[in-house]
Amino acid sequence: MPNRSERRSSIQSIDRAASILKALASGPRRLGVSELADRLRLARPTVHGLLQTLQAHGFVEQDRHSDKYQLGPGLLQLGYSYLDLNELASVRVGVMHGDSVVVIHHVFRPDSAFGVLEVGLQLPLHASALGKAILAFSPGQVLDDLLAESLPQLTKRTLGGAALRREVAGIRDQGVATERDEAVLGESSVAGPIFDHAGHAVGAIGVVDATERLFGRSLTKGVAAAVSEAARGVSRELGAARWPYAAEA
Amino acid sequence: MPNRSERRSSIQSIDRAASILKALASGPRRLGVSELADRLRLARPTVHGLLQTLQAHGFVEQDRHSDKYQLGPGLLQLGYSYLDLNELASVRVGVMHGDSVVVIHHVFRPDSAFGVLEVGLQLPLHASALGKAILAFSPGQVLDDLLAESLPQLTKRTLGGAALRREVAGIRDQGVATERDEAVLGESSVAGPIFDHAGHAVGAIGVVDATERLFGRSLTKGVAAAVSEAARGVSRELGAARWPYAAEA
DNA sequence: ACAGGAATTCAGCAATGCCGAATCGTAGCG
DNA sequence: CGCTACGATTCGGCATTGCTGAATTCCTGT
Repeated sequence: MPNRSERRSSIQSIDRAASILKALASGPRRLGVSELADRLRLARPTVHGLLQTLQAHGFVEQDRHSDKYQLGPGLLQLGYSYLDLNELASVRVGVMHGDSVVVIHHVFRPDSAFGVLEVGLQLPLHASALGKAILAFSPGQVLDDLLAESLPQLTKRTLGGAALRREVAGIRDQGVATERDEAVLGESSVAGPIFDHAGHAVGAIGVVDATERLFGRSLTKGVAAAVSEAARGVSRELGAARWPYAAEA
Repeated sequence: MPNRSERRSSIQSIDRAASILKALASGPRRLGVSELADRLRLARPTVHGLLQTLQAHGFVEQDRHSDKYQLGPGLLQLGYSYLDLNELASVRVGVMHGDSVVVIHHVFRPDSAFGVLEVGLQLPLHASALGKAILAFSPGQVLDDLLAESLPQLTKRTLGGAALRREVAGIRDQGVATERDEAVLGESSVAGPIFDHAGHAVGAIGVVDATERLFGRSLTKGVAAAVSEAARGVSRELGAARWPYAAEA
């Protein structure tokens, strides 16, 4: 990426506004002007002016009772726009059930090839991104038990036992699982594990789409980032302290 | 809210950055520097500088192939932080099933009083925010059929037929439904309808919490805004052109 | 009623953001 | 392959804007 001139590399007020938003997104979620000024080492009128402008756009709001500032609903709208932007054909949430993943939540769009409600659908653990994401962060015995039986080969790209072990190990490192044409030719998926407060992988969240749209030449960064963020967010809702959790032995 | 001095009421660069984000959140989701400059009536180097700073924070990203800019994953994180901020005890998604609403999706947190998985739970249409949100945007016959039978009075605050009609009419105006101590004393809920591409209310999304936390002296703005945004977002995923849709006769 | 602390306002200053001009990079066409 | 056109990016100078110290306002606790 080309570099800006030495003198200035970014716009200071945008940097400061972003710092305010990020400060409000972590740690104590409501902060006063002076607290923010201390944390960011800025003058209080500076922080106040930035907050007023952010508030005008709905990015922060001020709690009437305590005068403290917090993140505002305008961010949610932008966040959702970001998801919509990626035109994800189908978002699925699944939980492990025997040798399968059961879809418990499904958001779909009518113009997509995947326009049928899929809650209840069972997907193979070894041939779906949801399944691999769960396997990667489950006790090792779960994978051992699965591999004790022969894995159905659904397409020419379906992974065998040894290949599945290697891939699951890789997923532990990067957090996001992919599946490309392994269950149905022309259909692929990406998913991230969902952890509970004890750090157990209780499910996974991911997307499914036509292979050429999801991968093209390579997996688009936006999709992987979106899946990671979604998995992180749901895990946080469930009390997970971090994402991803390292798997138990 | 106190007014800034006449001279300046907000910080121009923050305003401009917000305009860029909002432009990218609506209409064509990927825009080039020149397109944004035209839309916002700014100089191209101005837009370029703002985009570079937004990109450094993950709020926008540049598509490698087309050089166009789009919203970035950092916004999703802030959006999720916003949801987390409100410490929503329990987010539920439900669909109508006879005289009930069936919870088909449930996000909960372990430290909450509502820490039990509720998928499959059936709630009364007349005494839940999910139910009222769906009723408000369903064909009138649905409400008529419901009122043809006597409504179980679950608490002293459970609405009767006439009161329910009035309240449902009010929900059509404002979009968001509330239920306060009407099914279980001490427990209340807020919800918004989910529309599909044809404008049908196919479900609702909302939160449930202790009455004193949800309402306090009055319903906190943040919760109503969050519910609206969530309902709007899910509806968009399902192809709804706007939110809320006016109900059919 | 008073003190203390935090938020907000004000006004002056200079640092920063802005933009016209120029350059670079790439795609399309002959 | 060379040329043209168009959009993105860089550069440098200028003045507008963002910033901040001081002051004021507001609110809470004693």
